[in-house]
Amino acid sequence: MIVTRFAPSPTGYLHIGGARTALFCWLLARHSGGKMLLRIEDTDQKRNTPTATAQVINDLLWLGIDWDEGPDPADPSKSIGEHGPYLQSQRRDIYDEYLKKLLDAGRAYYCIDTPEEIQVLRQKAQDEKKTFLYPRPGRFPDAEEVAKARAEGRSVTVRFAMPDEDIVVSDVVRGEVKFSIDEISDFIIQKSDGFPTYHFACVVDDELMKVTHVIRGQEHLMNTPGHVALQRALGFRTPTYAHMSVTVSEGGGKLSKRERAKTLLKAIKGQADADLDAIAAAGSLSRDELDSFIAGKISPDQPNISAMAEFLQVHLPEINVIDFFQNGYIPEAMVNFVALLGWSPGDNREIMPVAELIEAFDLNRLNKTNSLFDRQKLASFNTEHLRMVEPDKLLGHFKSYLKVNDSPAADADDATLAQMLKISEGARTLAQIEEKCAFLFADEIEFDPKAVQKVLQKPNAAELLAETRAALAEMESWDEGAIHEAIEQLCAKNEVGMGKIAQPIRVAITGSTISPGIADSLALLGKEKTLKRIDDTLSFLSQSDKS
RNA sequence: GGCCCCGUCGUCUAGCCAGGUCUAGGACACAGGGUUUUCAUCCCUGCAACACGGGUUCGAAUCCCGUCGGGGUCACCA
Repeated sequence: MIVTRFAPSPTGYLHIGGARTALFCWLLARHSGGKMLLRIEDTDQKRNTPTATAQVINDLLWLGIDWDEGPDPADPSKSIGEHGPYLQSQRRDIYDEYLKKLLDAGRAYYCIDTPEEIQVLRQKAQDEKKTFLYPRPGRFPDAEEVAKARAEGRSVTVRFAMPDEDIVVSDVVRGEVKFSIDEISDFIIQKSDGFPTYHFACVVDDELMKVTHVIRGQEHLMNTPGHVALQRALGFRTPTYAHMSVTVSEGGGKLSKRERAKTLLKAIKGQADADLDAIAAAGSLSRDELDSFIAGKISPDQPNISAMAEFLQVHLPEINVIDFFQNGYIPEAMVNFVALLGWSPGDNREIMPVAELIEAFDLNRLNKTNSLFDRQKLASFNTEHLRMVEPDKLLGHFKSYLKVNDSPAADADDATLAQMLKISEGARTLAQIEEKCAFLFADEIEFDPKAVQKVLQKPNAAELLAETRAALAEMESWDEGAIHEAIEQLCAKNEVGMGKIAQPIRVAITGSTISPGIADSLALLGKEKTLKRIDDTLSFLSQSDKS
């Protein structure tokens, strides 16, 4: 049975690259009827954010990615599955046990050099333009020396003694990759704080959790020979590896969260008259913190960055899956689009629902080339999926979108919301739908001067609008069909096109030239409000005539 | 810089492993046209690529070598 695992380090929101890795693991598991596992790699005490595990879980669930073993979504401190716990910070006894085996067998040894001493060696290697290899001592420090070093306050780590042989890594996407032993240093497997490093914890856990397929980013390829050597020393299996290509961003380089900070920084610097105190306040930063951000010394947390961007009204590139959620993308589109970054079904299919993705998925079809994340194509996918998703599900997406954005539309009833969705067919994002229908929830209409000039201040426009008002006022049933019919009759009677009647109404009820179909818009607005807004517009027009 | 990976339209990709069916297919974007009560949507048409140089072969996008270009990695981060 195939067992895959997604093993994020909980440092913040799940970003799009992590989502892609998780998705490929999940697709393989679901395609093959195997298992998907979620493991939290929280062995670095300095970097873990307390809430990050919950965030990662939320983001995965939003995408529709679930797991058979791992933290319980309802309560991440509990586990589902028989190989837990799935938080590495809770597995230290296990790592210690295997570490001892290695130490006893002479396959690992204590290292009592300070980081500073090692830095000197590293610098020397760099000056000589050689790969840095930690010089393994002829005799390993014994217990007494280790105790003495500790007493002196030196940091003590444990290193793995690499075997004296070249290693060939067999990879599903890269083929066989050879590594010379002269290039791989004895690496640290236990840090001075007693925690295992990633390399060690991951090898132990993959064995114990019976993981068969390791799918991860290409950035891990260079680590793999070390992992393989570790597996051999411990008598473990070597899982099947698949090192995926990397998703790069427009600027080149890995798609990373730093990009949002960079964009924000550019925006702040671009505004000569920026009110720095206000910006700092918006981002819940002190003025000093903001200054050091501008000086490039620190980088604020993602939510603070988002808050400042909103304050400045600058659009930040979406990097984290939550960014896409907040900007009105739906998970079906995200999953489909991301799956096609580095994978394809081989025929010309592109727009596919998840079930089809699962059915078609094949690890052997991952490609080797890095790909650029094209937001325009994503938008196009979103348009398609907005059309394809079942109405009930879409309504659910829409409601959570409105809620997270504190939209005035969030309080509307389901029937209204469903209708908004229906009449906004063709929109690219939920944000566009919200915007297009915002007039329904406005207390006061603000006229766009251009729209007024272009449609209302035309000969006969006011007269036609008044006549339309009268006709609408007489209507008994107020629904799309009836309204449409009434407007058509007006057109025929006055011998004008649809635009001559519809546009003035549109401007009257929305203040702009943009809205869903006019009859749909009026039906949803309601008769009373429609008439009121037309009246207001008419009096606005007669006033501006006089002045 | 050392090591590793990669190189097909602007972008995502199919084709490469099993050389001819490739005057290189699809999608997004772009340009032009059409439908439409606005914005979108939708429909049609067009533009556009085998990084370069050597081999091997009757024949190369496909196999080999080199050059150039891009990316990754060189942590007590994962």
